[in-house]
Amino acid sequence: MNQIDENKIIMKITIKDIAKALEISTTTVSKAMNDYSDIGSETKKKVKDYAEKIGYEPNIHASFLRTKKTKLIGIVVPNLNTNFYSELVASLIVRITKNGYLPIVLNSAESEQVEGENLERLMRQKVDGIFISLTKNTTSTDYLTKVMSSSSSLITFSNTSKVISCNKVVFNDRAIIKLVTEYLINKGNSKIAFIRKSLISQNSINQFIGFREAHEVNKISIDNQRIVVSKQGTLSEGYRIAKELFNSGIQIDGFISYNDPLAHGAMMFYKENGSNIPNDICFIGQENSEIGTFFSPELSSIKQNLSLMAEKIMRLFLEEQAELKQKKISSFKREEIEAELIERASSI
Amino acid sequence: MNQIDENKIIMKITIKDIAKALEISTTTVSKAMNDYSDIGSETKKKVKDYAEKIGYEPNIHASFLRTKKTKLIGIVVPNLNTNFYSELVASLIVRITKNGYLPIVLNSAESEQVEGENLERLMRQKVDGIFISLTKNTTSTDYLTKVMSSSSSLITFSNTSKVISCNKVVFNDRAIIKLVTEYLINKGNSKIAFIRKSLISQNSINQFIGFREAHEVNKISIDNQRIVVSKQGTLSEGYRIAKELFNSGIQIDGFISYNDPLAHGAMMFYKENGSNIPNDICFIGQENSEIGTFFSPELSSIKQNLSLMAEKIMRLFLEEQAELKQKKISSFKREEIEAELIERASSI
DNA sequence: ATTGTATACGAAATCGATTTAGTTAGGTGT
DNA sequence: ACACCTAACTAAATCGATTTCGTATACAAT
Repeated sequence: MNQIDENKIIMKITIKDIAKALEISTTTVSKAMNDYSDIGSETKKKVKDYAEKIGYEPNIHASFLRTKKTKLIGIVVPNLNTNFYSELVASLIVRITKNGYLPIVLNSAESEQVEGENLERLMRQKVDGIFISLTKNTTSTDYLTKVMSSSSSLITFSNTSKVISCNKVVFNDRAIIKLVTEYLINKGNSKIAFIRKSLISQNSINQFIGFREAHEVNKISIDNQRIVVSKQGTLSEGYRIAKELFNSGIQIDGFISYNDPLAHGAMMFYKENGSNIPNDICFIGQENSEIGTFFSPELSSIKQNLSLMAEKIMRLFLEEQAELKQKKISSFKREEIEAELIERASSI
Repeated sequence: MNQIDENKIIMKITIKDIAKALEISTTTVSKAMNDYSDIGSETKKKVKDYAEKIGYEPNIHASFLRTKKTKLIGIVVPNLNTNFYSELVASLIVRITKNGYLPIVLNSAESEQVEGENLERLMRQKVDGIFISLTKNTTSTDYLTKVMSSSSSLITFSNTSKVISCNKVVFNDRAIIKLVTEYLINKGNSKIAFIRKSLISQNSINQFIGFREAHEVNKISIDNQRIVVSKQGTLSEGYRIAKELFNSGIQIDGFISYNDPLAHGAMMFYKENGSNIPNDICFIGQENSEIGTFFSPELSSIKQNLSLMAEKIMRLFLEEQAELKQKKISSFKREEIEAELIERASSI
């Protein structure tokens, strides 16, 4: 075995190898693999069979030079270390890989600056698409507009921006919170505490609008002392918030928070203080996590269909890619996914 | 402005543009950017300054063709949707991006088959490195050996394989469980239940060896009825397991599980049944999650330093890359990270 | 016989970098 | 004046695909 043969073994298989073996040109091989119409069907079969046989796999980086497609998708989330986002990301990963793409996952850790750096990294890598949910602090849209003028197609999801015009996939935050609030009001509970994530994130703003609308429709005024912003969103913070409300003499008969641990923490406090749940106070969380179902009373929770959201995001992206190929210019789309209330003992 | 100028704006900047503007060859530009020794220092400065000025960024995919480096790292975890792995992955992402790499994150969803597909995807993408923690069901090492003969350098972490010889970063599973078990034994508790993740994952095997050693050293026999394998690892499963032990008349005075929810669920059951904790039964979880600290009694837990593990993995990878550049052949390394027991009311 | 028209294929240019193998100009030593 | 370095630079090949522009053959239509 000579030197050339030895190298052959280590070297990856390229279209050249196929061309040589089949005594045709590399052009024909490439066209056959990509189903060009000017290649005969027997030739196509011969090429594909042989490629399969010797385990040929096209080199993505080489094709990029001409096609400008990387088959890479960037995912940017505000905080990967939450059940909500880790589950959503896992769901996205499945769809992305199923469709022959690969996901570059980045975490902004709730920092607008890191978020910007992440977007720059993804543009530099020339990913085909960027799926992003904004941090709760993001105000500037500079990076997003930069992405839109880049070659990566942008889809914002879950927490997006009102200002910018782009593809969006969101939950019906306004409607579901309005519904849930009215549900409590109709039960006769009008002193409802509302724990929100931030004052500037679109997601949180929409939820609050729903909360306000429910009050307006029913001609009930909102006491701002019952509106609390919680950054952490932990069990202990829920407990602390409840304690502070109680110690400040602010009475409540309903409690809606942006996740389950907060509601649970608060519920713990009121239970310890002898409140009867749900008779004295109704509790409703969000994200429908396992913790909610275990302790007594079980926690009602708003359940977002993460899998459906992932599905919609991916479909939107694939549609856009298809349209791009046909050089159609399409307008931005906005998909809204319905969340639902899972009623449990804490609010019945 | 003519057609060519208009295109210029859209077209990305390449070394050609720099070469033309500075009236030097593309060779010189490339070498200057990569600090070759045969380029004068003034030329280097001129090139770099101009590149900076016009916002030139090298095209990674083009360089790949010659350098075979993608600046991409694949991360494969058995289950992204757990606090343990989502936090570890987040920690890895920070290190990876800080060092100029980008992470492709894949989730095996505890399926050996998906794990194999994930590894194939990453090899096809020609990532520079693959960081993988195996699923609890993985028995075959075929894919891993395939990776080792590929161009991606492999680092296994957290749950690795005993059979294969490769880079490993693991926790001191055997030692910490031995320590914790002896700690219970020394308190006079000898009927300890042990809830393990699987019978075949190395991680779980090591923990069980520690458990066994602690018993052997203290000349206590293990009752296999108290050894339970739990797939789910949820609160409700912990509760169910405790109930089954109790209903089967199997007495316990200690409980060690591979995560916190299991211990918590079990603790719930025994509390409901009037057991005094920790006097009658001591509970120790793992992963030191927030849930452990909130409910009463607070749960003792083994805390693994995820950030340190991420740091070691990344360092190992960078060292290997450096050695690869110098064509040194280095042996495989094994790093062990010490976990510690966080003592709380459930075991004092 | 000539023109026209699919059909099936290939040579060569190209994408944007890196790398090899020179080349040129200037300095050194004898 | 000669061979001999050295430093600084470059033309051209290369990586592995895609794409443009042709060409050859066969067959039908005029």
